[in-house]
Amino acid sequence: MSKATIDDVAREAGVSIKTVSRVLNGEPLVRDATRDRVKQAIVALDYRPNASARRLAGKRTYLLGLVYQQNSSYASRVQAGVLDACRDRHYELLIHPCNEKGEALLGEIRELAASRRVDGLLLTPPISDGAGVRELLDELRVPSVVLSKADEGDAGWSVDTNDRHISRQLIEHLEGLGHRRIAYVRGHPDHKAMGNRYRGYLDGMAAAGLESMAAPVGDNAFESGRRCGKELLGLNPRPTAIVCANDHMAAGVIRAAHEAGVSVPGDLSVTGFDDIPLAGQLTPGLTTVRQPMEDMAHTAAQLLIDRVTNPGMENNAHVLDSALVLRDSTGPAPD
Amino acid sequence: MSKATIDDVAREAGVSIKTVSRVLNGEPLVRDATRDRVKQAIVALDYRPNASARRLAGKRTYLLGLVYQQNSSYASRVQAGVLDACRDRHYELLIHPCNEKGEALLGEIRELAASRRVDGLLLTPPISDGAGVRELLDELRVPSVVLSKADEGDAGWSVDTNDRHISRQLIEHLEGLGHRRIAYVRGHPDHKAMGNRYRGYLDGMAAAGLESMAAPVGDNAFESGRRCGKELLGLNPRPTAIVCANDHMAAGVIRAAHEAGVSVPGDLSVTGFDDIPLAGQLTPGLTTVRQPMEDMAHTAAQLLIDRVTNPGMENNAHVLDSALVLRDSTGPAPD
DNA sequence: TTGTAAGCGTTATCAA
DNA sequence: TTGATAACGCTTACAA
Repeated sequence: MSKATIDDVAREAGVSIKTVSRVLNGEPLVRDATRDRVKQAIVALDYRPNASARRLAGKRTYLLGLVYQQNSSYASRVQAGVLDACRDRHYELLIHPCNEKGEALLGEIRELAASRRVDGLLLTPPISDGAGVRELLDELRVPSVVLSKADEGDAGWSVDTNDRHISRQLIEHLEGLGHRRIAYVRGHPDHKAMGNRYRGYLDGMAAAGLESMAAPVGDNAFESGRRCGKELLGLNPRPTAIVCANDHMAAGVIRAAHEAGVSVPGDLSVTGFDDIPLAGQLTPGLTTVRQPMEDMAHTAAQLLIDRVTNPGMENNAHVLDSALVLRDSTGPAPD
Repeated sequence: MSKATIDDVAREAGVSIKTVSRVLNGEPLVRDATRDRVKQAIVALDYRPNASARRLAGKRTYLLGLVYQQNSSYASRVQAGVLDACRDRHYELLIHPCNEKGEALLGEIRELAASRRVDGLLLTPPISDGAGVRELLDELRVPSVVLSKADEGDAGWSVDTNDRHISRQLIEHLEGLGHRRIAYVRGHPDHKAMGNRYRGYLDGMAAAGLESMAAPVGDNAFESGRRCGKELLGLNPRPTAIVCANDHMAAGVIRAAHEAGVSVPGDLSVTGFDDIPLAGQLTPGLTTVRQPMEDMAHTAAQLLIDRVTNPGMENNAHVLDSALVLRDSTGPAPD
């Protein structure tokens, strides 16, 4: 049982294996009646094509590689989105969490492209922002799609969100709550998304006619948020709101506030970015921005499969919308 | 370039492809000098065996399937551990996050075993605790290893931690801090680990000569922790410590305490279990138990590959030790 | 200790 | 619109 091959199906349907193959791959030149007969045989025998044989014989591997930073808080959402797209198109996914940076990162990608024979590579930030990564992918001639903005002047294959715009909306939200002294905690300068978020802050402050405050730079991790928070809370006059480039740092700022005896959101409003699982479980719940990660990943994987399937395809850059998630870490400005 | 086959290597080394194959697979019957020559040729040509061809020709797929609950907080640690083991043994990993329960879950596993031809399956809790799952794996004859205790009376293939014992240590820690009224928030009754943790609590209370208190049952999620916390804080006399079966629920209890104006750890000590990333970033940092997830997953994958490679192998159940992680959510009992 | 030849289950080529 | 038949790059008998 459960070991039917294409030959069995061909025999059962009374056709050649090539015809079965045509049906399997949705090729057009098959008469409807024949196609039906083959499909029936497939069901009757519970036939499953052997992926290894298909890979060996075909030009493709039906394999996608997903490269992302290990311990990235959105890894599982990205995986879910990609897997969804893969299932629809009969692709499989090889995940490749990665710790390296710089040359070592490039080496890993090179190795990945060489040893595992994937049809295409999907990269997420901050990997996709790494110096030389895009160039390497071109050099290796591996079709790829990145989650993150394409480089300027490069209409590249990418899926992104409107970070800058939504970041500006965050400022408008705070301004509407009466905040005037709104500080910012910047993210790691190598991550492109972080730059966009900061620009959105500046946009929002300018649009509201407010003066932007000190904007210390963190490294995206909790501790750096704590440090920046401490620094900002030492200011005089103190900010009434601190906007952070991601949730981890926002958690750090909340910790710093707690340590300084500053109550959130009574004395201080805090916002994050990403809506990681932590955000809803902090006390107070964190006002943040939710990116449609599954959708982005799904879109990216579809795009990649399209690109692989259809080599002549045009460049394609998608932008999906993020959404504000209002929780309890933001409130009216203290008087 | 980069498309050398076994034939190229054989020619370069002046041997037959069979000899190359022997070297590749570490088979013993090759003279050292020959082996060296082959290895040199492999390096010289940057030869990479074609995994698809190997799968097709061999009896194995060199593929492992990892089935886990989608959005599980330890998914990435498990993946990392498994991938490590896979790399060492030239296996690859197909991940299979899963949302189903009951019959639907069994159907997914059945489908997975049928369609993707994996050599073996790795299951993590709570999937591995699902009713009928172990039986199905036996029926399907898919070699598998579970992360979670083997069933009683079944010396099965599993890797587990000493949850019960470490849970007891948690009680000893609290007792040492002067706590006498220590309540417990139980986890989802279908998850075996949850039962063990609760038993450890009972052990610890008995050993300390304390009377166990109300132990409301949650569903492992934040909200249920909040609900149970609220309930326990309404008790009179109120517990001075609440031990939770996992971190999510502990976060919920902290939220409940905050809402009730009860300070942590001043008025109330709270502990979790799992040391998810959230635990360190809560305010206050959560005292919890860290399981060696990467190690467990690594061990499980090694075990599975051994089992697959060596069908005659004996059952094997491993137990690895968890560790207490003391943070700021526990402190001296209030007087 | 090494080599020869026959698969493994598909897709691709080319003819019918 | 269909079908022989040859790849694809390895492993596995079976010989030598």
